[in-house]
Amino acid sequence: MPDRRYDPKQIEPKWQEIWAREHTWEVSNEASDHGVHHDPREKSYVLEMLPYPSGEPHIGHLKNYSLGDAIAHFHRRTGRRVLHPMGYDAFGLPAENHAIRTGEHPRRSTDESIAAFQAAFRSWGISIDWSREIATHEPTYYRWTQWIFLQMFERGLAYRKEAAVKWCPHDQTVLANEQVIDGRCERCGHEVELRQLEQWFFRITDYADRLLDDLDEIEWPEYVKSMQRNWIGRSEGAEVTFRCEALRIDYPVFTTRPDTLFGATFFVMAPEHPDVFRLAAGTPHEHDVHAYVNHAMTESAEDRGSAEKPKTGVPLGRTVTNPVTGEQIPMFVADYVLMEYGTGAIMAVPAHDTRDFAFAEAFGLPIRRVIESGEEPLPYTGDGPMVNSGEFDGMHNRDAYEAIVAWLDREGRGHASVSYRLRDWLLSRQRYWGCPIPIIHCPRDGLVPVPDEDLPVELPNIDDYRPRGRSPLAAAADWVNVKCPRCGAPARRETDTMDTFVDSSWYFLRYCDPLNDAAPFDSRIANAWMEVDQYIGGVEHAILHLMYARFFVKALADMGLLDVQEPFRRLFTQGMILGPDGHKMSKSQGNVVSPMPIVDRLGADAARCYILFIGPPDQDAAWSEKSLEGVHRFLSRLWRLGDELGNHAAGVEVPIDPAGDELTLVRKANWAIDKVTADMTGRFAFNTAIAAVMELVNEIYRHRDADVEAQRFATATAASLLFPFAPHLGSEVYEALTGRRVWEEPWPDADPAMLVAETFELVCQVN
RNA sequence: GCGGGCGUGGCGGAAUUGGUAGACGCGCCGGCUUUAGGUGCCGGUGGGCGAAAGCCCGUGGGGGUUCGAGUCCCUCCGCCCGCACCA
Repeated sequence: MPDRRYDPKQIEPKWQEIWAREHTWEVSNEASDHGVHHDPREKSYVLEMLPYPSGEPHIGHLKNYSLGDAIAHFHRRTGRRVLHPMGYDAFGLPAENHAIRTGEHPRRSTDESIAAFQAAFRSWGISIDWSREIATHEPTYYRWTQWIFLQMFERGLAYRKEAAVKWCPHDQTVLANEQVIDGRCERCGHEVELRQLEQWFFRITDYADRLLDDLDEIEWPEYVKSMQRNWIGRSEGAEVTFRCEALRIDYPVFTTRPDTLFGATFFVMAPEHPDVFRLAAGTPHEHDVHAYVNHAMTESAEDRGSAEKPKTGVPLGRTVTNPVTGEQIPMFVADYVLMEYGTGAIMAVPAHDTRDFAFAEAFGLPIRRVIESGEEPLPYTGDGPMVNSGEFDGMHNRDAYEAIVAWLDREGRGHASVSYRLRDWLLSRQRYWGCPIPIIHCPRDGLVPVPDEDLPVELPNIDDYRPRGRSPLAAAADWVNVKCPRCGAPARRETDTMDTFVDSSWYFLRYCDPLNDAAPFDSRIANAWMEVDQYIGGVEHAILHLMYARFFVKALADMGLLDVQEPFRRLFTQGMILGPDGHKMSKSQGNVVSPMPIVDRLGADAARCYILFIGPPDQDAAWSEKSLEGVHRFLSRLWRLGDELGNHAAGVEVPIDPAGDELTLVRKANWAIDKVTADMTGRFAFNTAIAAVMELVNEIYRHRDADVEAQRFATATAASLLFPFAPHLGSEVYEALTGRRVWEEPWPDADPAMLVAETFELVCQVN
């Protein structure tokens, strides 16, 4: 007997060709043209985070796009017009480092990798609208990245300043605060250094409150929101001015506890504070201060950063005046005070702050209680009645808080204030493979934007990609030297490039209108598609990308280019696929599972179904070859049913008045419809949805004696329900049974009468 | 320390959100196809006693609410993730 068996190698290319030939997954912008909606269907924008094209796609990509594709298909089948595009985050360090090693132009290796991704997506059968494909390294794309940058520049949202910045000595470039993890470069793991450099920033801090408040409006996992809240780090308090009479300088400090002001018995500055040397000059402590500060500067962030570390510091030999008590209190420099938060100086209240308490103990400084705490020992950080606080004695400290701020305000010694942990986004990089910053430095006119008609500023070709502490672009003399667009005098181009997170902060808008050559996007079109209804990606972007994209959308909305305030309505964070040993896949561990051989051996449908079946998609899961084979076995069984039942008639109907085995099958099909639909709606319990289809298929096998029509109905239902997870096989089996294309069919509806009967029976059994 | 989450068979995990715990898959056991070994098919499989029907015990430990608790409340234990000298 000839081998009639499930052969994905034959089925999958067949359907992929049909989808490519017929442009099945393309969707037009018709609905938004002229503001007239021709298409009555609700829109849905389903988006997975765009891949960074480096080498070949890995198993995480397969998971990401299998998830997104299932959602996209489900939305289409339930009557929505779905935008499901694809692009590539093509600039970045790995391609450049590869170029340094091999001399191969990063464009070449990037394009090769993009080709590998395209081939993979096609062989996986992902339903992408290829007419909207973009890559951030194409001049047609980055022209508009530059344009948006200039809009930001004009509004003061992009600016240049000298600041102490994080420098990665290995990658030879500055890093954004968000890219420094535990004092190390997020990319290469090297310890970062501080450098005083002039750099480009985005004024994301202007949006701190909106970025914080609007988190309440979006449907994101709570822990991602909490990470963003943490990162923004808003705290309310007061700014209080302490005056150093000797130098006649006012030092403002930020405190969240103005109520404890009477207990401020000393004053501490961060080692990086610009005034420490000036203050210490001429005092007996001058030498000690120099030694201490120099040591603190060379210490790594890790060594400095622990709360358990004993407190160190040295006196500055000066005093400041406590504004409420009039006392002279001593000044210190100590590394437990951070320059990057508040004003880089603090009032120390040892009785009511654990850190100040530890410092006071170590240095024998006075500790004055200003809040009564009964039995509680010092330091006491809770609430209670005020003591030792002059006119505020006896008040509850919460009331004293308000009263003292009001008093400071009246006396001009302070005011209510809000402080953030969030810093402005450092966007310039001293590297080659990125979007050029479209600015010209003119000796006379200063920073001059490149005129719109000269955009894009194209990345020139160079021979030597090696970083030397400045951008490799600086060596391209004929590119760098230009005439000032304003005065015509000799001037120089900006040679830094943009952080690649700039490129990916607006790509989801470009998909809406990817061919536009007059604007980054038509606002009407973008407004019609935005927000992204469902965004899917890894947790590793919880802060960086997801915060930056939110900032961009708000800034573009303020420019009048967008009506929405948030890019991503709903966010789904997928878990990682771990190696078969349960550990994170890594080349050094030798536990990497590549998707290509699996697709080659068992087919894309089996790989996709397995990866969704393995467990809840937001959790990590270990790869299991055996489990994968179980899924393949299930697909084979479904295929066989289609093959055996297929060559009958064209229509698949619910048998009229089923009884016995037929009734069981029809009920099971209804049950599966209900179950899968529920699992697909909101919960994304794809694992249980697929399990329900498996159960239906098992049921059909248990009732092979049943009426053929009932079997065909149940099998067609299984194929239809499985389609979002295994699109090729779903199409194949459905066509075999009905002669129709499953994606053109509506999502099956459960027969309510059947479900009621089912429930009734259940209730009878229980009682 | 603060914030978020979790604890169910040998394993991954289900449980219609307070209603037959363990769906589905893996593994394991038995059988079938003349099957010479891993991309086949059927059945069994939480634990204990029993030939069987059946009975008892079972969702980290303890207590509670309820006709009914894996699910809700209290408490203890254990694990994971994020942030961490942020004034």
